[in-house]
Amino acid sequence: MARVTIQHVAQAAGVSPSTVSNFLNDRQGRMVAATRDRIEAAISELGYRPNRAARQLRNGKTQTVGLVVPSVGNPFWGAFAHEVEVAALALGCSVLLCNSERDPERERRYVEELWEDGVRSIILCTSLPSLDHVSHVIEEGLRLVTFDRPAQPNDPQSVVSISIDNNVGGQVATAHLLELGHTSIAFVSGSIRSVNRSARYRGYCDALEAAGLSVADMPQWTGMDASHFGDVEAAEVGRAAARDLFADPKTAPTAVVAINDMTALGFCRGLRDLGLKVGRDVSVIGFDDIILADLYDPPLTSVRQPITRMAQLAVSEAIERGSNESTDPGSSVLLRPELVVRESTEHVSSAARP
Amino acid sequence: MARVTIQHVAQAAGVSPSTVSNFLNDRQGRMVAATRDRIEAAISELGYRPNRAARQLRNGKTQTVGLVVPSVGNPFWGAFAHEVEVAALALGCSVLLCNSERDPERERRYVEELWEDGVRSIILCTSLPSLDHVSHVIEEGLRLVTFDRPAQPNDPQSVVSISIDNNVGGQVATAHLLELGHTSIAFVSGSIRSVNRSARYRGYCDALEAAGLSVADMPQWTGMDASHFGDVEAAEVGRAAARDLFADPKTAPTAVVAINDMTALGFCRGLRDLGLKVGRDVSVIGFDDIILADLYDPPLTSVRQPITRMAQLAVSEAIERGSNESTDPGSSVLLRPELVVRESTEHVSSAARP
DNA sequence: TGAAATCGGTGTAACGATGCACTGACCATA
DNA sequence: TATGGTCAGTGCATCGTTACACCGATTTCA
Repeated sequence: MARVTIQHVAQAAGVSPSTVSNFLNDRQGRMVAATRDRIEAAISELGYRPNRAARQLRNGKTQTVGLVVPSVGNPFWGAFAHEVEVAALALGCSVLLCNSERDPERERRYVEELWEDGVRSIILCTSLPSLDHVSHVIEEGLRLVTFDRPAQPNDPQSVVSISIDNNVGGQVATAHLLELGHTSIAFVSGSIRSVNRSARYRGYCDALEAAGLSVADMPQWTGMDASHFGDVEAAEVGRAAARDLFADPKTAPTAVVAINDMTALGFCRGLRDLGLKVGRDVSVIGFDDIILADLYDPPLTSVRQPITRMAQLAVSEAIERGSNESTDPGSSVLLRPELVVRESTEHVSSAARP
Repeated sequence: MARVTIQHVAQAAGVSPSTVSNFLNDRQGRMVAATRDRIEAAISELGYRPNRAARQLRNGKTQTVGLVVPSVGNPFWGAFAHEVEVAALALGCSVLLCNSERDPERERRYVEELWEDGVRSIILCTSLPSLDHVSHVIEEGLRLVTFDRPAQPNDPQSVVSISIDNNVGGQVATAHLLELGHTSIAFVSGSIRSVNRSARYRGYCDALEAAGLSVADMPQWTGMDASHFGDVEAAEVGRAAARDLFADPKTAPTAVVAINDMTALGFCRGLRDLGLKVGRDVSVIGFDDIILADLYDPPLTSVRQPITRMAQLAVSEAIERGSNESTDPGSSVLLRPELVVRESTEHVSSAARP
C-alpha cells in the first residue's frame, strides 16, 4: 500500500505531473474539459491525497490554523476551541492547539514555532495590551486574529480582532445589579492586567458612576494582583475572594461582578463555605455564559459571549484572508454581549442592607 | 531574515550537511568531539531549527502526536487535552487535536488523515468495543494508545490502553450508595454502547447483586438509547433523565449513578427543576471528578480519574514507543479509580423511603 | 608486511509537489 | 506568407533533510 503520488495520477490520466498540479491549484482554465475530467477520474479512482509535507516544503505554507488559548482546561476555552475546530473543518483546515497558560513568553514561543512550521494564520487568545512580543512575526506576514481582545490603537494594521464589547458587558452586568437595588457591588478578578479584563472593570466603574456611586466606596478585593493564578485556577480566585471579602462584615458586598463564570462559580462555592446563599444573600454575576452556568444551583446570571459565531468569524478571518494575500484590510469585530438573567442575582434583601 | 538551513550550519562549522544531519540524529558516535562542539556552537549561534516539513517529507514521520477526543467542549476532555499537551511538550512534541464527536466515521477519517500526514502516534479516546475501523492503519505501523477504553480481547497486539478500571468504578460508586442505605438506585447514561460505559454499568449491576438486590427491580431510564446525544449534550441527558424518572412516583429512585459528571450535573439541574434537593432528597454520584464537581452546590460525589497521571502515561507510551520501533510490547494500564465523597450523596432519608 | 577492519566524514539521490519558463500547434491578422 | 498571439500542456529546478554508499587515512592483526 505505497503512497499514491501526483505522478501516479498523472500517469493514469495520461498527462504530466505539472498538469495535475495545475488542476489541483485552481489553474483549471489552463486545460481542456476532457483533460480535467480524466484527471478528476484518476484522482478519485486512485484515492489520491496530496502530501502535506511536500506541499509545505515547496511553498512554505500549511493548511493549518494555529489556535493559542490560555488553557483548554478551562471550560470556556475548551468550548471555544471546539467551535473553532468545527468552523475550520468546514473550511477544510485543521487546527493546531496550544495552551499559553497566559504566559507571554509561551505565547511568543508558540507563535514563533507555528510560524516556522509554516502556519500562516493564528488565532491568538491573548489579552496582553501590547502585541510587541509577536510583532516581528506579524511583520513577516503572519495573519493574526486576536480573540477576546479588542483592537488596540497601536496594533499592527493587519491584525484583526474578534471580541465582545467588554466595556458594555461590564456596564450591563453592573447595571443589572444596580436595578436590583444593590449599592455595594464588588468586582472580583484575578490579575487584571489584560485588555478585556480592564475593559470589563471600566464598564463596571462607568455603570457605578452613572448611578451616582463611587467606585472607591465599593468593597475592594486586594487579592486581585495575585498573578500566579492561571486560567485553570480561576475558580480558586473566586473562592479566595469570597473568603476575604466576607472576613470583615464591613467590607462585605451584597453583590459581585466576577470576571468570568469560572471565577463566579468559585465565588459561589466560597459563599457556600461561609454558609451564605447565592441569590438570596449575595447576588453573583459572571461572564461568558459557559454551559455550566445554566447547570449550576442556582443557575448563574451571566454576560454571554456568542462563541459559535465568534469562532466562525475568527476562523474565516484567519483562513480566508490568509488565502488571498491581498489588500483586504480585514475587519475587526466588536460584538454586543447579551445579558442572560438567571437566579444567582436577586433583589437586594432587606436583611443584607446596612 | 531568511531561514537558517542545515547548509548554513554546515558551512559555519566547516563540515558537510551530512555530518550535521548525523549530529542531529544522534549518530554522534560517528564524529570526533571537536567536530561535535563546532556543530553545536554553529547551531546555537545561528539559531538553527530543523525544518519539520522537509524532515517529514524525507522520512515520512512527524514529531507530532495526534489526540482524538470526543469533544473538548466537554470539560473532562478539555482538561485531559490540556494535560496531554503539557506532557507532550515536556517530551518535545506537539499535539494535534481532533474532536470526533464520538462518531466512528469521523474517528476513522481523523486517524487516517493523521496517519497520512505522517503522524505515527495517536492517542484515541474512543470507546467503541471494536477497533476494526482503524485496524488497517494499525497494521501499517500506527502506534495507537486508547484512552478510557480498557484493552479488549481481540484488539491488535500493538495497541496500548490507558484507563481506569471502570467496572471497579461502577462498583465503588454503587457500593457507596448502598452503604448509605439506598435500595432504589438508577443508572443514568446516554448511549451505553461504549466499552467503558458498559463496564461502569456492569460494575453497578455487580454491586447491586452482591448486595442481594436485583437490577431488574431498579428504576430504569429508557431514554438511554438516544444516540444523538454527543459529549457536549451530556448535561442534557442528565436533565432529561431526571424529568423522566420522577414523572412517575413509582419509578422515582432515591439515588442515581450517572455515567459522568456532566450528566450528573445535568441530572442535579433536572432535580432542581422538580423542586427536589440533591443530597437530601436524592443522592447523585458522578464519574471523572472534573473541577466543577467540587465547585457545585452541593459539591458532587464522584469517582475520580487521575487524568494528569493518565495523560503522562498515554503520552509516554505514544511517544517513547513510537521512537524505538522495537519489539517492546508496551504495557496497558488499568488504574484504580478513587471515590471522592462530597455532599451530593447522603443517607437515604426516612421521608423518601417507601 | 600486507590485507582487512575501523574511523571520521562526504557526495548524492531521493522524498512529493510546485510554478516558471518554455514548446508546439493552431489561428488570426496584415 | 510572414508575424505574432493564444492555447494546452510539459520540463526542470527547487524546497531542506536524510541515509546509503562510498572514500581516504589510520589502526589492527595474522
